[in-house]
Amino acid sequence: MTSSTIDRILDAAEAEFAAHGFVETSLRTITTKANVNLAAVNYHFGSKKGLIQAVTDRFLGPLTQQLHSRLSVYESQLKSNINPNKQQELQQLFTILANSCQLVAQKNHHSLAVFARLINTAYSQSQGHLRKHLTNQYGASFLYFMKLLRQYMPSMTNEQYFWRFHYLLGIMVFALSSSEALLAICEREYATNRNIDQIMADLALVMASAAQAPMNGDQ
Amino acid sequence: MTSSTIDRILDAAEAEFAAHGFVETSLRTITTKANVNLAAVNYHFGSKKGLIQAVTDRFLGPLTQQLHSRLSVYESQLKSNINPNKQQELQQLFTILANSCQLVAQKNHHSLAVFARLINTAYSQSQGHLRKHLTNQYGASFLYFMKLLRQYMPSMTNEQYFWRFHYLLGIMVFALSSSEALLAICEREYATNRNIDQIMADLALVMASAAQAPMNGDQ
DNA sequence: GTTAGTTTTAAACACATGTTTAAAACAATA
DNA sequence: TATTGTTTTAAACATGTGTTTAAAACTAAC
Repeated sequence: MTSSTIDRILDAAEAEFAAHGFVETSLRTITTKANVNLAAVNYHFGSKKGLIQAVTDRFLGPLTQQLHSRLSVYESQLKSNINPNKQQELQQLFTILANSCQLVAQKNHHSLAVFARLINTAYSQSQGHLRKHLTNQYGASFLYFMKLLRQYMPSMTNEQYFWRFHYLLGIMVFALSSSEALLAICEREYATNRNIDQIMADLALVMASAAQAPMNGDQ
Repeated sequence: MTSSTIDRILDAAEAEFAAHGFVETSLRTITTKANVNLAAVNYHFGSKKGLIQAVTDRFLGPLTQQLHSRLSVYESQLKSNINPNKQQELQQLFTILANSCQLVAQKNHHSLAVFARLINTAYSQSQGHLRKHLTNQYGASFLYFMKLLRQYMPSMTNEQYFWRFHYLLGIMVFALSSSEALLAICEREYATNRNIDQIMADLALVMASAAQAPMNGDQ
């Protein structure tokens, strides 16, 4: 146990946030699990809100960075051949998202569950302060992703695409925020040990199919 | 304002739970909004947990009842003609789910958002007490739905189906639990007024497509 | 009109939370 | 070693929470 106080707090907080959410976990459970004095959180992070931000910043930075660089590679390769296989290309696009997630999850084990909770929280408050903060801080990469995905749905209006995108987002957010429970059920019920990599691969596939669903009114 | 104390509490609680979640809303904000004394909640419902259960019971009963009866009609019609159009039949199946939801939403306006939050909460705690309670109380109809849906994915193992089902569930849960925020964004950004009916119709379509997504390893 | 049962009310209670404080312990430097 | 700055600690603080209490108000039946 040579890790610093700050790191121990971040690790404990990440695990607790992933398992029980932000408001449901108290600073006392975090500091107890981290073997750290209660006041350490306010000393190092200023407030609970500051801690939450530190936990999320730790993986959102690398995640968006990874996503952005991979997307630019994808885009540059796109221009050479035009739309040979829609499903395959879409799958490739979502796999980029999945792989970027997997990469940061290797460092911080519960980061994806926290990520999902973060998005859930952001869309659960109608004022949208958190949502705006996320957009300002990390929105560029995700907007980049949305732009590339948009090309595969040219017949949609912007509004239709808005909704479709969030339907797809729901697949990932729910699966990840429920991943701990689902994995537990899966192990108990089917005696198999899935890991997050398989889940992400499946998600990419399902999202690619859902993206191609016809619209209401079409044949 | 001739409605009873109990009804006023239930209505206010439903709206607040839908907008801010269960733990985030206090009894004091509910009772204030309902123009009712604080102690009324504990008097009529025993505890906050009892209130939550009363709010959810109010629509879960009718919802599962509707769903069950419609599904049995669907099943009886199925036997006559065998699989003429997979996408169309699947869409029909999900439309049954959507219509059942819409029906209860007409009575209690925020019930679907609360419903989504309830499922989210159930899958967010790994112990799963709430999940078990829901299964025991209302599981029959949903298991019926799962059984009918299962027929369209005969090549999947039970485990693969388990995951696929929850991916689909995520589409609906996220869309509904974020519906207030998404509708607000939509109105501000695109100046259009969607309603819950359109959303449910879209959801049925997207879920039907996602259900047919190939599996990893398939061609 | 009196009485018995129900509902409402204001106040207090017990407790958990995030935060602050000031002293103590520690580390590094001169 | 003495000094300075940083970190840790235990205790207290302020506040919001769900819950309980006992008196008051109300309602309906006799």
